[in-house]
Amino acid sequence: MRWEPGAKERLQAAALDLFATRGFERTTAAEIAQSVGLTERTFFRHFSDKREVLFHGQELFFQAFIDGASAAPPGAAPMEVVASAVSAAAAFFPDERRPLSRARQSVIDKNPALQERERHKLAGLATTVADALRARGVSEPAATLAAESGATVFGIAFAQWIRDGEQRSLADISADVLREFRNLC
Amino acid sequence: MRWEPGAKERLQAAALDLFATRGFERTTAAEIAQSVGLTERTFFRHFSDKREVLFHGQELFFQAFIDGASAAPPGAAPMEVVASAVSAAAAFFPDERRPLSRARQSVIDKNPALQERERHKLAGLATTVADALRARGVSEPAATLAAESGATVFGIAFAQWIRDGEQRSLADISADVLREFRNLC
DNA sequence: TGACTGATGTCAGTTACAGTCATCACCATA
DNA sequence: TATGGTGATGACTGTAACTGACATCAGTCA
Repeated sequence: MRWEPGAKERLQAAALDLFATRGFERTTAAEIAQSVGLTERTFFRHFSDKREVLFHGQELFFQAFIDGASAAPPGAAPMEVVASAVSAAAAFFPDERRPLSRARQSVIDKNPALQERERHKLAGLATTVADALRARGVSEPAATLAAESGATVFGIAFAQWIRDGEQRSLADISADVLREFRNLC
Repeated sequence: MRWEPGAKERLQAAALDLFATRGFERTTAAEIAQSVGLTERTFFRHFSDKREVLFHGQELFFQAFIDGASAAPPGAAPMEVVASAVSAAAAFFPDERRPLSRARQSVIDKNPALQERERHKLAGLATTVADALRARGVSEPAATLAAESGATVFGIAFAQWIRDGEQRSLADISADVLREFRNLC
């Protein structure tokens, strides 16, 4: 074979590694590429920008979220649908995945530009869920409201799941956060 | 006087203008600066990055939001505090301001990088409000949940206020959205 | 065998930003 | 009035994030 396979995955792993040790801003795209025997140009063929190397591959998670929404019984109230989506998404992060998620999040938490991208992705997810809700007949602004709330709930639960010393599963935590949310209004 | 005063404001006005006509990406920082008789270097002295020229000056709005939160009676429920904050923030955007807000938003809506920044700013606001709630004795995750919900409600109301043909005041719209939110769970 | 494809390399170019030093009206103060 | 400080700016230089165009060449398939 002419090239080592899995260029994208190798780049992602190397990037996480370098970001963790040298920091995001002090690591160049060329360095990441070089560390796996590729060139900067190839890096940017796989990822539209430098930040994206940390965020690629979330499509499956997003899909789980959406599928969870679709799995709700027809006629369910908007927040029921969202609850179903959050719970499906939580199942997407088993405990084995926690260490890697922690490493990744620790990099993100140290860089505003990465936080910005993370928020943006979550916002995109909310938009997609809102579309799904609207397709179910939920009207605005309830659809957007519910979808954004779902993203918020998941985000808070995820942050807690990642926290040092936290032992509970993401599913348990997000159920708790959802309960608190319902308690709010 | 040695220089024309109000360099920052002139840069912001010129930037909005150029972004609207040529588009954000097709406008360089040097062009913006040159169009008001300054240099690129001076542009970046006033704004930490190119996107920021559209977002600077929101501190007053943020402060209004926070002040609104503080104005809530002691012992008020989290969502009461948030409602007070949203209402104070809405008052910050009188109808005269709508055309300018529209022009600005139309630029932002056309560029993902700008949307990213806008989300990030709103997220920062939510964080600040969450701090304020915590200082009032609200515990986690209720504080973050309520704060993020407030930001979401405001964001949705603002988007509606900006929409073509919309006549109602931002205060009216956000009261409606808040009502819908309470209806949700 | 030969055309074709797809992932890569190479090279050149633009632009967002940052560091550093010089400039020079204005202001205070002696 | 002289003198020294200050603050906003300009000029110059450098780095790195991206982009477009073109070349390469192993594997594949007609």
